[in-house]
Amino acid sequence: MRDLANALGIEAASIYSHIRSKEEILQRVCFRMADEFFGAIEAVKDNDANATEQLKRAISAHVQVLTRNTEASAVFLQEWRHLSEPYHTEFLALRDRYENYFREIIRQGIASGEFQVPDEKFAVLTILSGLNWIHTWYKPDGKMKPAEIAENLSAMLLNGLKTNLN
Amino acid sequence: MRDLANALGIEAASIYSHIRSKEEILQRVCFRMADEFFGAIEAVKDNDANATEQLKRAISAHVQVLTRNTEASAVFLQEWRHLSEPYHTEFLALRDRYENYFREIIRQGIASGEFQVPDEKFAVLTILSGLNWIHTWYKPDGKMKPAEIAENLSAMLLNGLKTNLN
DNA sequence: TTAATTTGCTAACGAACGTTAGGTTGTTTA
DNA sequence: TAAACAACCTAACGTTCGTTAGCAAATTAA
Repeated sequence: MRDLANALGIEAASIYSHIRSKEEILQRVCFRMADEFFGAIEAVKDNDANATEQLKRAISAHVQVLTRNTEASAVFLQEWRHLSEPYHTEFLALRDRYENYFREIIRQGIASGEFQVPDEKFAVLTILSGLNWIHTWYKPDGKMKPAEIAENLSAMLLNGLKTNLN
Repeated sequence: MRDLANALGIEAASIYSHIRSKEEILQRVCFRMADEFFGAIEAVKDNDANATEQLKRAISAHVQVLTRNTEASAVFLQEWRHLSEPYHTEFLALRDRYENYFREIIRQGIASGEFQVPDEKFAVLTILSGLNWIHTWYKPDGKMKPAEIAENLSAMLLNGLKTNLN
């Protein structure tokens, strides 16, 4: 709280005019970021598109949220485990729901023959790992723009590293 | 320190017969895990193998270390940023060195025509994201064994999700 | 213009934290 | 068998932490 107050240019005690507790800050960051992610992925949801296109859109939506909110993303991804109950359990439920968006896309891809994955849950976790690792290295003034990141990640996850001989 | 002491069944003050400081525990975990990773990847290094085979081996080696040391891995991956100087800088240098192993494999794959990636650094970061996310969900008594995890991750990263029409 | 509200201040506070010091007990070594 | 050493204990300690209380100043609303 003293570090935060220093960054804000006020005293730590003054922060309590605006919030109830330190825990409330964490709750707000985590649940607001969750809302951002859900909002973004709902916005690109198109059941008429094929699974490949849907995955690309979902990846792009996720990348946009991460790269628009780099600091909140870091807090969201690294500090959620410090949430106290019942928020901790609520948060995990939201995470499961969000993972299900991706899971459903994978299922559709398998059903339509577009995708071939040995384990769909594993595939989702790996997709999300690639997405949620971005915050560890992404810099707004870095070489790669968010759209390029989404494109590269989609290409890598869909096509793999191996040169396609077609 | 009190939580750790509780888990050990001794008093917190007693821990100081065995270590110098809390920071030393973090240093030991981080640098020993780094040694484990380096040792494992050196052991599978085979410059005569093609890039695909080398990547598979590197992935497998990494997964073995992670899954053999689930708690230390969690500390290593989540708490290294709390290292104080000069250990923090040392640690980043080790991380860079480790990433270079993978980067070299990717370069070889591009040079030999086996791989087609738009950005090699991005490719390495994505590979490592898939690897280092494992600790968030892996359970020793879980459905998927370490060898299967390595296999699935290799397949997914090399071949991608898309069904190969060959 | 005055009252109400908001925002920030100082000065704590109780709790938690990492760690030290001195002593006791148990183990090992000579 | 006694001395040396290791490991653990209790009892702190100074520091850091999140937060409260009371007050002043600034801002907003009536």
